[in-house]
Amino acid sequence: MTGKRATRERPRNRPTLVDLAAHAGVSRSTVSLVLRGSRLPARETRERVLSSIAALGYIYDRTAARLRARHSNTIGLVVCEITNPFYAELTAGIDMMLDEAGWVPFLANTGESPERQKRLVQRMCEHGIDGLILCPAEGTSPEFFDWLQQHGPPVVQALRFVEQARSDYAGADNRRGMMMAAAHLIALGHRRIAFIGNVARTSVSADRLAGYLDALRASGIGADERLVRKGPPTIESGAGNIIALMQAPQRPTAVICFNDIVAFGATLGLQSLGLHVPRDCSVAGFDDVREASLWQPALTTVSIDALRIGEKAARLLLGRIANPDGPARRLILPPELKVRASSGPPPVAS
Amino acid sequence: MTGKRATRERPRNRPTLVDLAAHAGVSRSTVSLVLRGSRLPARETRERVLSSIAALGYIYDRTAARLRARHSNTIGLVVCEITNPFYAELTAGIDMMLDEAGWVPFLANTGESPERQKRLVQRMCEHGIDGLILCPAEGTSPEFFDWLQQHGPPVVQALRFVEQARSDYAGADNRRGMMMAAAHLIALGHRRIAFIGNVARTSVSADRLAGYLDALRASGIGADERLVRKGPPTIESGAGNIIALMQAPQRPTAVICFNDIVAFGATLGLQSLGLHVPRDCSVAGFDDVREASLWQPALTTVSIDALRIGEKAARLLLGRIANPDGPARRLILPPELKVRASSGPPPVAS
DNA sequence: AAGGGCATTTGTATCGATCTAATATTGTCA
DNA sequence: TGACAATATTAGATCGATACAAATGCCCTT
Repeated sequence: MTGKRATRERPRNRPTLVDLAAHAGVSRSTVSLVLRGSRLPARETRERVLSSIAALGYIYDRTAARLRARHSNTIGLVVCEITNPFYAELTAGIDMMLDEAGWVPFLANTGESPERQKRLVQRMCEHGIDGLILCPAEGTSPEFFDWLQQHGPPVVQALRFVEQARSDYAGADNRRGMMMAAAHLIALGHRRIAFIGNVARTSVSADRLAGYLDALRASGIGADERLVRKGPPTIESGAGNIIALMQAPQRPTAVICFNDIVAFGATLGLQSLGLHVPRDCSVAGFDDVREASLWQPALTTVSIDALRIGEKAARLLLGRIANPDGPARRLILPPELKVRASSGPPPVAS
Repeated sequence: MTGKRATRERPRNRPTLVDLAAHAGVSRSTVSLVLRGSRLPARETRERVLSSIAALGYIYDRTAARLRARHSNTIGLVVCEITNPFYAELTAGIDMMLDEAGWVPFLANTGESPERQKRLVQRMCEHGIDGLILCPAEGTSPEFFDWLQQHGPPVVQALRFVEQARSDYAGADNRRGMMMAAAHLIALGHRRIAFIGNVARTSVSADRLAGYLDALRASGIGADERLVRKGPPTIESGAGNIIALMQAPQRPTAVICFNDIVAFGATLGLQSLGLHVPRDCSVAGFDDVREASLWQPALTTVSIDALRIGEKAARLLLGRIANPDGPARRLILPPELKVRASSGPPPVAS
């Protein structure tokens, strides 16, 4: 009695193209065309299918579509540290842009581990991403990009880049930003300007140091390597390094820090020595994190619009996916100097 | 001359199960078993297939697998505001846990828009997610959860929850945390303790206010509604509200703020009135953001371990996917009070 | 009446994996 | 030797969509 295999029964309740076609009285092919927004089907047919979609509560299965169509409207987003507000902003910008275009990102956080990065990217490739936005982890080798070029989808690097890798890139002009900060201090009259940099071997670290040196060179002051120090991008590094600098004979009248966090540390370090900012020593940071303007004294810093960089990176990637060939593009957004209370003229005694 | 269709040519270079099977001299089925880590195939066969995988540079196609297997090892992660470091931490925790388990999250940011949230979740469903972690946007209706229950995968709410929604939940004990902060101030001798809350109608806002009221009630002080104010969670709100409070007749000797940002504002507001923290008025916040301990004075606050909550939420979801039935679970992690310099005994004149 | 052009619609093969049930192989024991 | 169980392997259908080429109408010429 159960043998009458009339309309084959499906246990799953989610309707498919076939159900839709039956309900609307057309073929699967026609339904598919409507789903994809083709203008081929007649207006009346389209409307009939559309109403069937609503009636059945149909949900499009993009995974099935992907298998045949060979693209997924999916990209990978691999960042080095999502808890850094800077990369969170980038992520928000990317997400916003992708949403508009109807795409969805897979997310992964590498925590600066190239091994983890490799594994995560590989996994995303298994999921059939059409493109990849990458903030390369510290120590990412150019060979990784060779592998990607061979086995992976198009890539856009964002905010950071690996020097020898041929790929699109969207980021900030760190070099120019740091140059602007240094030029500002020089214009105020400073001549002994220290730099507390980052130990990490990333493009960002190198560019920021280069910008500082550029400005000194351009103004004819020249660099004094005793005024250049490095450390991790932490409060402690900022405090420790400024204390060491102030206790050395070549005492600076101003200090530029790798980023705002280090600058916060430098401020605290100066205060712990009983020194006043900016009367005894000016301080400048980089990034313009939310707290920079609230700091006491409000921090002079360089602002990067990570949200916009995210949007640009996403746009760059979608363009590249649509048109995989063509030369690599580099999109470098200008930074903005925010002059606040932490910078002023050098002490007169100097 | 081109007609000799011997071995059908495939333009794509990515090898498939068929290539693997041919290379290893076994059937597709066997290869599939090996790929899925089944213990059915003989040791020797498994090793042969494994070496073919390496030899051909095979990349598993999970989208194809998903079509037949009806699960994707993919979940959706929908947060209300990724640029809030709090949710960024949560995201990092989730990502960490999922990575260990071999899963990948889709990410989307709703920016507190229920409409956007609906669209994004729907899109993720189209991509075949097996589960969803949601920090519901402000104003999410319980009906949305009904829709999900009907058409979507299992859901876990994180950090926030919609009251009437039946779903798993992982979050912090906001009520208890705020109670601890208030109890701390009461123990210091304060009797007129103000509260600057959040206007948003979220579970978090309600719970934090409730905790404050609990503590007052428990100590027999009772609430004075003139000391309770609300505003958006911004610096400006903190500053504006504390200034209004201090200029009213019922001047408080301490203030508890919805979160650290508001507390920063309150501190600045007090300072702008020429008042000293904590001598003239103690200040407490909530969240223990990174800057709280650096603030001048260092902020007394309640610490929430969002990273761990993220891990718990992910674990909860994976458990639920493996076993969809069973009662809804609520996982509520205890907060920790961080006593710092911004709280002290009330002014003696009081 | 036949043919050409255009707008619509559809049948069938296919994407790359998993699932099911059946078959091949081997070892053990009566 | 043959039956039986345990182990190892496989063929063929299938998941839900898209691609492609072919078919169908219909109107307008000639």
